[in-house]
Amino acid sequence: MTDIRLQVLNMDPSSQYRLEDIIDNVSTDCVIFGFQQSMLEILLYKRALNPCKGMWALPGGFLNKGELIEEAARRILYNTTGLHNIYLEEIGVFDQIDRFPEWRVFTIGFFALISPENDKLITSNEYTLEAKWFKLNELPELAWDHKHIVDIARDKLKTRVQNKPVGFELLPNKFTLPQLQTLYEVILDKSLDKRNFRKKLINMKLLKKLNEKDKNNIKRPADLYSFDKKRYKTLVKQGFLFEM
Amino acid sequence: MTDIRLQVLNMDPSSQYRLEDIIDNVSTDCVIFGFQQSMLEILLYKRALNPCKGMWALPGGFLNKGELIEEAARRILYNTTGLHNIYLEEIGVFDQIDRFPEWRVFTIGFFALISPENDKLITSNEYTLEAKWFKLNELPELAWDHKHIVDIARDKLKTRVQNKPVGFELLPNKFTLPQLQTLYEVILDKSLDKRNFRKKLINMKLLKKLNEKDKNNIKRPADLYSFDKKRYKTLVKQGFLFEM
DNA sequence: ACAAAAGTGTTCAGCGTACACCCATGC
DNA sequence: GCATGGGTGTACGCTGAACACTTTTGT
Repeated sequence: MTDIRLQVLNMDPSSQYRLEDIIDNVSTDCVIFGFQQSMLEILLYKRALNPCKGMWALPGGFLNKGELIEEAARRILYNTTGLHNIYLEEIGVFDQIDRFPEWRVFTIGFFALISPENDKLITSNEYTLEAKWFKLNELPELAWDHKHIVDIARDKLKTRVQNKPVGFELLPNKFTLPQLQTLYEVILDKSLDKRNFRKKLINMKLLKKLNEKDKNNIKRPADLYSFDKKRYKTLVKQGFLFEM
Repeated sequence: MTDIRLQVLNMDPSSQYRLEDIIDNVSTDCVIFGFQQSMLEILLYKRALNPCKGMWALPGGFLNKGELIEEAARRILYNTTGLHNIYLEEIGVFDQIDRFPEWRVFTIGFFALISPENDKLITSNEYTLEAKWFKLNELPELAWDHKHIVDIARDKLKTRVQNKPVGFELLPNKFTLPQLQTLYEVILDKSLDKRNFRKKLINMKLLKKLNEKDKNNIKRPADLYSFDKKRYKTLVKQGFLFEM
């Protein structure tokens, strides 16, 4: 059994898996969301090595021994994207018997939210050939059950943005209200009334209006805001519940 | 390594674990909630076998090979309580390195909701000495990280009853509005206004008023209601969101 | 008849929702 | 000066919250 596993993992000469270092039936996979050109997209990597060599897949991998699941997710995220301190949320365990055909592997799914400012992405490394952003309705065929994980992540993101201000993680530190509104419209998949949206957000007192305008826009420059994380934390301690 | 595991699992002569049948690093543990005498309680079992022989613990155990996690949770629930078709919800993975001291075991936590009508509980079997309901603030010392799992389950239950009508799972098929209100008050840990509570529930049109009264009560008999599951499903399809 | 818990309506404030026009800029 | 997207206020209806008395039963 162990032989089969080693053989599969090290099918390619450049593979460096050592069975004594990893927990070979527990992995993590991460759906990385980004918001580009008013579209919600996910970051996929084309696998350089077997299994599933050449297929698009979520960044993922086996746990190391002595490593917590979230630590593994962050390590893998760092190794693939080069980014630290990203917003990460567990979405559940995926345990279908044949999801990994060679042997039974449980994977813990996560979603990550990254802002356009985190643009120094690693586009390939020893494990990957290429990285690319894909619109959610234009996904390529994915390895294993990764399409299923993406679907669940998409749903969790939709419910999460409604009770926790995580949408800001997908925007630059300085953003405009029209940007924020478009983000919500895309994630919730419905259009929102401009005046009501602004009124609600401003009444929450979670946004700091900056004395700057967004010059990138072609037409009338929009006011820039930033999310007041400290204030959010104080409000939460006082029993405040974010709702959208 | 395998030897150590076998030794620990079969420390007692009556143990019947066979390493070739189980996945020895993945288990499930289940927090069983019940609502008795206006109190929220959980059902614990005193372990008959090592490890943690003699300690109170959640019903749990290792996955069998070829078994889904939820299947394992239901199998174990059936073996300990004798109950089928219980409401079950996954609450997450517990992965602390030393939560199971002998080797690394990941457990997937669940909570189960059972009604007072399901009273044919198994109070002991080959794995357990005794079963007992405990009020949440009077828990004994628990095995492993089970106290932590209970705390998380308690939190999830609190958030869940606010957006899904699962509270009814803790009541008999026929229940009174005062019972339902007390249930919510206990789970949410706050008192509710009687008139507003009744108005809200009745307006939701999810309750069928029966032509019966609760005769068990000492004073004025209360009207009995039942939860209309079919109607709930139709409403959900039409976009209805349960909220309390 | 009295104690105990069940049942019932109204008022008010705040929030979500619907809705239309002026403003700042680039071209 | 015109096209484009940014920014603003008001009126209405619904829902959550506060609040007190009557009814039904057992003893």
